[in-house]
Amino acid sequence: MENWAKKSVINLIRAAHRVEEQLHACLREYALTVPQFNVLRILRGQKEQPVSLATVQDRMVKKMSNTSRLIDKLIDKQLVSRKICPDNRRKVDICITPKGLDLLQKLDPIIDTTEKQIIAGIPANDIKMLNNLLQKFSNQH
Amino acid sequence: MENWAKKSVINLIRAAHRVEEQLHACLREYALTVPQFNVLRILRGQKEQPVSLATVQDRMVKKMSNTSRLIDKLIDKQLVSRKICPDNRRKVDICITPKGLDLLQKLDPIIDTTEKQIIAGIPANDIKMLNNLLQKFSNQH
DNA sequence: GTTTTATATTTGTATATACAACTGTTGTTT
DNA sequence: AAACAACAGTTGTATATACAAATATAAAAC
Repeated sequence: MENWAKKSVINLIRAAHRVEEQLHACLREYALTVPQFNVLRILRGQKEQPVSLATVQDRMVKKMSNTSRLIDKLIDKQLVSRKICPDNRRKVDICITPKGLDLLQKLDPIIDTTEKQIIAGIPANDIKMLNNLLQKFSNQH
Repeated sequence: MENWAKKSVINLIRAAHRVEEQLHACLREYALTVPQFNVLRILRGQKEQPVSLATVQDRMVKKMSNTSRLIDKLIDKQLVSRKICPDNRRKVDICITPKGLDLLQKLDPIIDTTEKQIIAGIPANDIKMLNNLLQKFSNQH
C-alpha cells in the first residue's frame, strides 16, 4: 500500500486508541473516564477562577456534544461544583472542589508514569519531531 | 511545559480525535459510525472468506467490548450477514453483503478525499516520518 | 418598551459502549 | 462416557455519548 494519507490516518487513530486505553486502565479504579479526567485537569488549570461550560468545551481534547451531563457526573462524585454565574445568569460557574484536587494529586504520579512508559524506548529526538508533526495535524483547521 | 511524554500523549490524542471527527462527518449521511465503517472494510479485505467475530475484533482499529452488537447493527442495515460456522458451531461466519460492498465503493472516494485533505499541507517527507513514529507508538505493547 | 435575535445551558430521546454474567459448544481429563 | 475446563458469542444492565429540541437569559432592533 502506498496511500500515505490512508496509512497515516489509520496509524494515527490506532496509536491514539492504544494510548487512551492505557490511560483508561489507570483511571478505571478511580471510576473516572478519560474525558472526565481531562475536564478535571482543565478546571485545575484555572485554579480558583470559575469557568463556564463553553470554556470547558473549548479546551477539551475531544469536543463532546453533552458536556453538561459529564459535569453532572463529576458533581455527583463531588469533584466539581456548579452554580449560576451572577454576572450572566445564562452561564454557569464551574469549579473543581478540594476533593477533586486531592484526587488529581493522587492521580498525577500514576498518569505521569504511564505517559513515560508509553514513550519509553522512543528516542528523545523522535518524540520532539512527533510533537511537531502532530501539531501540524491538529492545526489543520 | 517540558514534559514531552505528557505533551506527546495529548497531542496524539487530540490529533486523532480531530481526524476521526472528520471521518465521522463523512459517514454521517450514510448512517455509519467510524467503527462500523472500519468493520466493513475489514470484511471487504477478506473478500469471500467468512470471518469469525474474534478475528474481526483482532483487526479492529479500536478493540471494543461488544462487537457482537456492532455486527447486529450492520445486519439490520443488511450490510453484512452472519451464520453459525458449520465446522465449529461456537463460531460465526461473518461476511459483507453485496449491498455492503456497494456502500463501501460509494464511500471510497469520499474517504480518500478527506484523508488527503487531512494531510494536505504536510510535506511528504514528514508524513513518512510520522508513520514511522506512530508505528513505534503502536508497537509499544 | 416590546419584539426579535443571539447566547448558554439543559433535557428528551435514541443510540453506542463497557462490563460482567450467561449460554452453548468443543476439547480434555479421568 | 461423565465431569470439568476452555472457548466463542450473546445478552442483561448500567453508563456514556450524540443530536435535536427546549428553556432561560441577555442583547439588539424597532
